[in-house]
Amino acid sequence: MVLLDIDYITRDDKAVVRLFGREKNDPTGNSIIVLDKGFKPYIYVVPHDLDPCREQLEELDVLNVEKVEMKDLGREKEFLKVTLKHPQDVPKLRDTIRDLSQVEDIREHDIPFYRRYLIDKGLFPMGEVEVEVETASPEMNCVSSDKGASIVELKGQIRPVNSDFPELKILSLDIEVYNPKGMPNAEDDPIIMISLSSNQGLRMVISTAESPLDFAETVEDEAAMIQKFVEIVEDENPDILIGYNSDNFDFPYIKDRAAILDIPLNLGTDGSCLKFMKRGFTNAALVKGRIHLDLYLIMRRYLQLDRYTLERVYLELFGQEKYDIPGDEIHQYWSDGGERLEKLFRYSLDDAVAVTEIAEKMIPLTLELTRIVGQPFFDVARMTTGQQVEWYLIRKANEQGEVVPNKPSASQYSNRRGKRASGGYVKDPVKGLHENIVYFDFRSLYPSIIISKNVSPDTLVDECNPEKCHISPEGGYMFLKEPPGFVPSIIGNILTERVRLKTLMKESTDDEEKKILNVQQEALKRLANSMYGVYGYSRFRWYRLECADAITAWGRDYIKKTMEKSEKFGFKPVYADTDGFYAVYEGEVSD
DNA sequence: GGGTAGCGGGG
DNA sequence: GTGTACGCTACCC
Repeated sequence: MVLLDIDYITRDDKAVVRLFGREKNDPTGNSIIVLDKGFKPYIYVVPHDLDPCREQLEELDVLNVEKVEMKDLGREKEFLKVTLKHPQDVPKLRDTIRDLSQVEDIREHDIPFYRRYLIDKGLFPMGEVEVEVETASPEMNCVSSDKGASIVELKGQIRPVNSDFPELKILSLDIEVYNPKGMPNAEDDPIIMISLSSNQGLRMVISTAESPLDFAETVEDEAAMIQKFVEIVEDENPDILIGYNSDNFDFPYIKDRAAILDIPLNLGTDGSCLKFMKRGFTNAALVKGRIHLDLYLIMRRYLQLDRYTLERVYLELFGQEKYDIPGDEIHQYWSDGGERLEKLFRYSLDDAVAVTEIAEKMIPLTLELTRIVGQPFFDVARMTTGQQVEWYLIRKANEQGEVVPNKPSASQYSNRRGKRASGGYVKDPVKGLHENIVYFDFRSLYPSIIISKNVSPDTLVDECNPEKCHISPEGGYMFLKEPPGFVPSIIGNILTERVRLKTLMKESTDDEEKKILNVQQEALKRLANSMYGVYGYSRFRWYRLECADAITAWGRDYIKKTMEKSEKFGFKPVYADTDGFYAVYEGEVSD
């Protein structure tokens, strides 16, 4: 099956992992939920003295304490792996454990249970998994509707299978709200239209208003509108539900109105209701078994624009103006009826269709990142690139037997926040209109420096024989030449894989295959380029200002030396920034 | 200059 | 849920 999402529930005080999937490569395939009772939460403990520490830990209410050999920034160390009864025991017990006299530190105590599962089992969301299962016992079946997923229990192996991109069924939605007083308020202002658009041809506007338009679906009242919406989601059974700013507008609004009208919103494949997760100060709307994607977040990440309205984004991607009704006029179009109402119907559907079109263009990259980072699509779509890098590194660390560094404490974080790595070299532009301009740039300057100078927290040393070290031109930071550091070796693998994909892309004669390979190599490039950031951003586990500083120091050195060299060949640099410079050719100059 | 409050998208 | 955004600008003192 295709693994769409994952979470866990508690049954008999025990955690049961739920894998949400769909029958492989068949968008009309059935939804499946696989239950796995066999996975236990654990953390690592750094002991002062192994045996006394073990004794202290065994007195606690835990399942098991076991000695393990793991690496900590490249150095072999002995840890105690403490297995707990329930994921929620981790936050409950971790302070107690950390405060034990024989405990030096605790590690990997903040890795969500389902993420730990994916990493340990080597599973990749949106990839295919093979499972040995049997029909689940009835008490595990929490589906309220006969349209929901079939539920099975894992009885044996679960393993990843290499496969192509899954074919996904997507359904976009957009609501219109009656809003005579400006921004609508869910307590007073009803939903007047719910528009839906799928990548399989569905186009529909559910409304209480009558309309001769063929995509209009007229219902009795607002309650029926929401009910019809739930029915269509069940019938269409999409893998991905998409909206624009739907985390913070459409879904919260639908939820509030459904609560007022007393309509159950069981949109999940397990029959569960729409839920919200607090993520900082904003929400993420969650539909179990489907992936809710808020395109607004994606567009902010991938486009560099002054504004991110749906209209602006559509124009940027497709070069076409979208017909727009200003928000504060919607209630008038609604009340006017006739031609104006028809325009509102068209506008509403247009928005949903635009969301589908944008999604089809934007989903491949996020899909690819999901399959590299190895965390749920829902999560990856809401992560910053820095977080994507971090979870990728956490998975890699695990593969290499490395214990992951802790997140910074509040005080470490505020300490780091004031500091900043020095930047790239910038030469102010020479004023004027320049002709015969040439541009020089370094391909992937920072990733190249990380690899060639082996810049990594585990290779950074205080003192070292200069022959065995790379020493940065400013700051004099020293990095061992051998062995390859954790981050450099990973970037190395990424770049090697990228070269392989680019070669395949050039050799390929199939346009569709070329496109997919291109998305894949772009995703790897993004990841490699953002890897430098982990060293300089205060919240990161592999934060090391010395590394960030050393990288930019080498960067400035390379670009300045290249500019000097270019002058010997008759070029006059007029502007430079970080990894490239512009120069005017002024003819042969001898030195 | 240093520090903080407020904002984005959505109707 | 093994959780609490983010990066920028406007404006204040």
